[in-house]
Amino acid sequence: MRTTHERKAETRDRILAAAGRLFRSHGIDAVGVDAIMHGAGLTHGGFYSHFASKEALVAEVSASSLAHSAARWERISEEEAPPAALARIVESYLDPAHVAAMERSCVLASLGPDVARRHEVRPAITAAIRRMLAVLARCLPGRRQQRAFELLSAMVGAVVLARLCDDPVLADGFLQAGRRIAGLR
Amino acid sequence: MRTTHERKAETRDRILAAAGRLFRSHGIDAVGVDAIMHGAGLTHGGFYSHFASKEALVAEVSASSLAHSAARWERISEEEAPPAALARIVESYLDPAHVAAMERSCVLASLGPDVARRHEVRPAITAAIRRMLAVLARCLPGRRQQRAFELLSAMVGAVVLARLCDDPVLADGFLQAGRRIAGLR
DNA sequence: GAAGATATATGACGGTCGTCATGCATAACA
DNA sequence: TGTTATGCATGACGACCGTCATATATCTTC
Repeated sequence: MRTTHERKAETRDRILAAAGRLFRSHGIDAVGVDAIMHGAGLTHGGFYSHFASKEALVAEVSASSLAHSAARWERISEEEAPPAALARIVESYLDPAHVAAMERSCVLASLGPDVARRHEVRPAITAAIRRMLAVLARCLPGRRQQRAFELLSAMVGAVVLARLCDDPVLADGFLQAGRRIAGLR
Repeated sequence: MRTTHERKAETRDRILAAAGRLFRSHGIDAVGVDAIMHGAGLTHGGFYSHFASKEALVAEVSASSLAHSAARWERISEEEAPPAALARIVESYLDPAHVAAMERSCVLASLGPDVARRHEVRPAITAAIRRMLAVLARCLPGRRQQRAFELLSAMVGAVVLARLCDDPVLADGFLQAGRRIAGLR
């Protein structure tokens, strides 16, 4: 039997999920509280019994989305041997499907500059970036730490640039470049 | 003697410059026409004798800002020998001052995802990216084309990530990684 | 210097934003 | 089963948004 308290927590999660989806596809400032609540199947009024402000929601949704990505990378690196884990992480990140699916994409590549402007979110983002770097370092051979910084930079930059390119051939050039930095193919 | 026509063109440039500055520091949707005109030393009403809409201004400001960056890179690559030109371009891009100065920063790193969502701007952006890739390829040794894609990805990603990091040591890790991909130090 | 042209300012419009006070169903508990 | 608590809906607020009609001030031209 589902208690009132559980029901509220589920609703809260639905709001977070809808906000994450809408923020990534349209940008944070282009999406109002009204649209977020509608995306969660609710009306706008109840919002403030779940979050103190839209800005508080923004902070929570960016931090939790990125933490979710970090956790997924950690899970992959525990399930598979280093080279296979690296390949899975990098290939899925540089997959044209990931480039196209803005609404489910990594926060670093879809909301990076917007999040960087909100200083109060940066501690949580920094923590998640550390976790992602640690996973990459664990999977990489050679000078692991340095190569993790290089690879994460290249992955994020490649997706941002591929999304900016009108020409699919040019976009693919960036994705291939990311794979080479990872040591794949 | 400055004609009325010249005066209008100058005003238009001031509006473009103010918009570029404000869009980069606060995000496109966070800045209204009112703030842009005030930033150019005018009041809001005259805006529509210079631009058809805010969206038209956004398209022009992002395209012209990036074209300006591409032209600067081309000028550097003509003035100096390949290795020195590469060092100047990469060092200034990965300079902590460039990371901090959001309002004068490269459009790719400060507005990348926002511009990518506006499909009508992408042809102009793609053309500027091609010019930047060509400059890097001209300055790089070895497999020039491939390395240009790798380097531009790493440069953009490094700046985005450095801006997200609360910890200056971590931020510097990304900037150093970009320099290594360029073959510097 | 008068008349016309034009760059910018004033002011207002409908719409949407974030926020919150209030009302109503439904669930929790006696 | 009646009472209380609470999650969400309704509706409204002031502020701000993009846009435009109109007025003013300045420059051009005769």
